[in-house]
Amino acid sequence: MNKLLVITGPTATGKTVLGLRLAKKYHGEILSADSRQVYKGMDIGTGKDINNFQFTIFNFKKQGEFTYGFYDVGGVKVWGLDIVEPGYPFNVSDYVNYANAILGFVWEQGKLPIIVGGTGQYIKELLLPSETLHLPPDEKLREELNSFTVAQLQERLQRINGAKWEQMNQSDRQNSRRLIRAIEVATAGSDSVQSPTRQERGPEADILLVGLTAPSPVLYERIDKRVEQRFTAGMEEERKKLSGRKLPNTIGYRGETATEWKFAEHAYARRQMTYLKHQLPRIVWFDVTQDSWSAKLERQVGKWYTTKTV
RNA sequence: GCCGAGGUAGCAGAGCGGCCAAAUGCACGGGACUGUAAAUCCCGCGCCCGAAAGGGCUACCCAGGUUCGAAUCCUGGCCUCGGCA
Repeated sequence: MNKLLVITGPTATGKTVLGLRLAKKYHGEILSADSRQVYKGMDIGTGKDINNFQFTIFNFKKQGEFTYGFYDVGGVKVWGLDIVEPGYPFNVSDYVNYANAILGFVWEQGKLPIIVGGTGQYIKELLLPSETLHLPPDEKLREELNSFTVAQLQERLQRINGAKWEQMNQSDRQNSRRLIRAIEVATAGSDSVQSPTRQERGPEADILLVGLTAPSPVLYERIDKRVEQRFTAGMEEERKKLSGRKLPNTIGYRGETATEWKFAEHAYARRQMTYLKHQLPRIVWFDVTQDSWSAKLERQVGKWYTTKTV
């Protein structure tokens, strides 16, 4: 049975370094799971620090506006980066399609795919796809709904799908983004024969999920240091280069000061932990401030890697 | 030394006699998440008891005072900032 290793955790815990090391050790290829590093040109601010490595476009499969290619990082192939232009509304569904293509390709070569990234939703949906994952947005409907107040959205949803409304929790009921999607799903479901959902199963594989974490104070310190480095690495220039272009709403690209950026990133790390802990409970966690965490981790990975599964 | 402004929760900053344990923002803690996820949204945030409703205690620089009642008014002190010397 094919194997798939997943390395996740909040930002600034050293996922990339670990991924590269394990890729070398196990003859693997890395597949990034990062919702912002998929954008071309957003490099310094997203921590895509591979400017000196070569990017090779690999057109083994043509699909719309995606660029399939990899960076060669010291002999290790890294996929999942620079897929689209910043104006493209890349989303989970796109990621799952892209990732499945890469996984198949890597396995075909008899190599080990290693997913590395902190976008919990991308990993979760790849592994455990939900029914409406591939139900596309209805731009016209969204445009109309965008001018609605939360109360109006609530009313509309209650009218067209009361059951869905009942299921929603207090927080989602105040979340216009969620309300709009719920209305969108309900609308599609009612006027098409069957919802155009393409049910998908997660990859057939022996999967090991490891998570890297650290106590908040340590994490915050690391984040702060990274933000400082990004400014000295030329973040201002990158911002200037991208100014005027349509960018995805991203920390660090909204003109924040260093302090604002740090705080936003702290909160982001917290959200990541909450998501990963609860949505992907199978993760085996390693605190990178503990002694010999990496030896323990490698032992675990080694054991998993050599265990035959049918 | 004189004149003016001011000292409020971790920070910034409202309040200017009762409705104030004190708006709001930030920070911080917890949570949600079925195609925007580095996004979006919810809850908490003086201390103690309680599941909650609620109750108790200590509070708005310090010390006095006025008042049924003071973060809010008065007096003195200490400190900070701006202007003049």
